[in-house]
Amino acid sequence: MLRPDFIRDNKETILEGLKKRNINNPEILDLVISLDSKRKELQNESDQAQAFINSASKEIGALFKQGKREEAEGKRAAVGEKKTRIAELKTEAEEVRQKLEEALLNIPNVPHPSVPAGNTDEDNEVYQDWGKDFPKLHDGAQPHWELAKKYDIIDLELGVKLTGAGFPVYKGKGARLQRALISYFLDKANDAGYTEYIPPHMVNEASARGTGQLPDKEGQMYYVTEDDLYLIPTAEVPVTNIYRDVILDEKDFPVKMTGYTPCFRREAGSYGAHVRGLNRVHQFDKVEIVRIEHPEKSYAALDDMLAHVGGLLDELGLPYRILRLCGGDLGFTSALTFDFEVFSTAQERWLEVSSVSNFETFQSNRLKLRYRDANNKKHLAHTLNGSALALPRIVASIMENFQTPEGIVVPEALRPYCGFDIID
RNA sequence: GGUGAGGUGGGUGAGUGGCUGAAACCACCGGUUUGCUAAAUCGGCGUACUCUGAAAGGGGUACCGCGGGUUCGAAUCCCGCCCUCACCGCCA
Repeated sequence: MLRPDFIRDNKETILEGLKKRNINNPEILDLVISLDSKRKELQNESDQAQAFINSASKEIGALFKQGKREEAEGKRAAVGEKKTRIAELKTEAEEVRQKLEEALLNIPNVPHPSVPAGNTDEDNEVYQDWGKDFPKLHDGAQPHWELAKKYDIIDLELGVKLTGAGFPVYKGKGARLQRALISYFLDKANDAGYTEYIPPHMVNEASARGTGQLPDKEGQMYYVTEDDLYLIPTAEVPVTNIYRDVILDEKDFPVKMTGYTPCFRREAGSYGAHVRGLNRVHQFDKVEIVRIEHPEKSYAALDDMLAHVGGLLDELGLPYRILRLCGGDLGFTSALTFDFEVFSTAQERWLEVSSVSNFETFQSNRLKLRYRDANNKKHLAHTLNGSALALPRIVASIMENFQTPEGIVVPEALRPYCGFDIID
């Protein structure tokens, strides 16, 4: 969420930025500015009326003690009038506040200058290409959902029996590979200086609002009505909210956190060939990295995160490319996002395995996550996060790219974690 | 699930209608003093919104779990909700 003051001071820049997202309704910015002015006006009048009541009340107390009843009664009447007026102002202010909130919720983050204009994923910029040959597969190579059956390591039908579509069951070496990847990713994050957390897998409404899942995206999350809790769609939600309502010192930067959690997504309305097998599921495992940074350092941090994620894929030996998302494809809350896609040779398509973003102050404004500078002034911090990495598509591409007639060869880096080097 | 106790500033904890944005202590920051450290001593030390000012700063309002009510006036009285802790029951 952008701040009204920021909108007031940077209207033209914001409009330019929003054009890249194909949003061209300048009137919403003016609406915010005028509602915010109205809000201030109402608050001023209300505060002044309250100030009158406060001082009058003290006088009334004194007058009663002195036995000046009549004078006191007169003041009491005056206080009564002000109270009526305050009630009116409060009602009006609440209406204005709601309208303002609604308008602000409809304004996405301002894209970073480097974000290319564009409408769809077709317009994303290839930031770093694979540039080498893709693996050559043997005759009879299969997509991962076939391999899953062949080697009996992932059972999608069993998931349907237990829960429903999109809840895979990992079995035997499939389960062990899953566990190995989680440990491997966490170890790498720890080595890179990220503090590991195991957060709750459900969050309350305040947390869901803090990172921007609510309002608006409630359809994406599983909701436990009985207890008013949401199953997390990503570790980003609980981990970032650790710093909700926190004021940091400059010396606390950088804050680097990592966490593994299962992620739950309803993915309502997405079915079809592209979501086969592990390509899109309702529950999956992911290791997330989250950073809280000084505004001047956040883009260097983003680069560092790209290098970290790229390093994981290099070590696994998976062919990948990095995309800089265009304005139309950029998430609502993000200023700049890079997607990592791994090439799945048997499917002959790129699969998104990581999304690394700088939210600048868009989340921290919601979270009330600030820091104090050397002059003791408070400013919003920058938040960033990235998948490092999301498992299912990594598993799919390992299966597909490293299949041989003898079995699926486990990448070198994972072998110490798996305890086996081939799935056959 | 049952019963009981309680939610006050970074922490402990006073405070039962006006003099309390809130004592005291601890922690923290700054000064003084002291071979160093420690101690002592003095001062400072919340957040949000807002007005004013070039700035430093100054003014107003709100906030003692959350929401509502009573009252000229509420941390203090009333109602609802949430949460925490303890014990019992159940249980990984």
